Amino acid sequence: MKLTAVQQKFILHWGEMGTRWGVNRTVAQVHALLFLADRPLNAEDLVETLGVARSNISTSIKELQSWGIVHTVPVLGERRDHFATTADVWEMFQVILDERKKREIDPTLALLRECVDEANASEADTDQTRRRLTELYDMLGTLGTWYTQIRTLPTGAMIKFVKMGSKVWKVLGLTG
Amino acid sequence: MKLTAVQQKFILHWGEMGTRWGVNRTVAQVHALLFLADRPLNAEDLVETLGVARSNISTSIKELQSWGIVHTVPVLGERRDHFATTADVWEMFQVILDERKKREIDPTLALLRECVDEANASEADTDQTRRRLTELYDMLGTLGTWYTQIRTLPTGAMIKFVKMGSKVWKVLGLTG
DNA sequence: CGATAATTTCTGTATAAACAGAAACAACCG
DNA sequence: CGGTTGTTTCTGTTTATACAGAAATTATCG
Repeated sequence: MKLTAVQQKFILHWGEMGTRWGVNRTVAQVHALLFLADRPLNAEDLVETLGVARSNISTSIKELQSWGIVHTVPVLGERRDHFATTADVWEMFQVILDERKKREIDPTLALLRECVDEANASEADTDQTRRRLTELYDMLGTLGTWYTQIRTLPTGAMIKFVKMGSKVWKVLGLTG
Repeated sequence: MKLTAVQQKFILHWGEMGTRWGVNRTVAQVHALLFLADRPLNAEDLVETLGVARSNISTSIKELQSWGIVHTVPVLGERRDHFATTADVWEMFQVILDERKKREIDPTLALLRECVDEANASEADTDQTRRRLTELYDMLGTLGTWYTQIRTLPTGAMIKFVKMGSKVWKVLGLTG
């Protein structure tokens, strides 16, 4: 698969941004390529197009599958695995957010629960410590609950909601 | 400053999570300590409590300031700088989100704009490429606009909104 | 304008992550 | 059962990041 100038530009950028999003360059590049491709690609395609080692592709695919944004697609008359990304960008965004919450927020929430309890039971800790830990716990908990509720909305409703933007406040009477 | 068991637990955890959030351990630990401390701390306090090199503290403070969540506090009769975190956790969350948007989303949005334009002008690119890039651009753009609008709400209104949770859908008539 | 205190920048080292290539493993076919 | 094709795991190397300690810079005070 030969890349156009635009495709190459996007893949390179996506690869660099990946490092800021907590995945390595190759993982993000594989994702970008699968996202643009007009057919499912096999590992060999990825190796040739991106110029990285076969083993590296294997690891990257596994990582992307653990995120839930790449899946295998059976191709008629082909033995080897072919891969594709989630087609719908909104769904992809949701899935990534779910996973980030699970990895980046939930463990902290659980730990804060413990810390708050222990701080309340402890002689040594100051009111300041208790207060701050509790505030943090409450905030993350509130956000978590909110997110879970949004998440149950069908994608269509969510998009509609987001597109409403600031009109929402007016309807809700939160501000002028 | 001597740490209680709870404080130590929180600081260590925050440090580890930091790496998942895109900052290094020391940066996150400094932030955690300042967050719990009941008074502004100077660099020497941080060195002693966390057991890291002075230079490392200097770099970490600079990083936290670039995020906008740590600021210096003048202390009467003291020459050296003292530092504190943003007190309000909701404000802190907003500031971090702003910064992440700026670093992790905005550059991609700009690049996608270019890619979409170039793909439309190009002979080589397929419809699939054009479509996918456009969808991605539209989604990120919509989200960005939405976020900007939320951001203008006073913190109080935002909290109220988040706490409403799924009641919002009912009011808006998006779902049953 | 020195002298001292405080902070930042620089430089080398240690640590961790990414990656290529080889080896091992698994699946499928005649 | 071999032979072939495809995938994953392992091992060493490279590369990037984090960090300590030293040196340089900046600020503050007598």
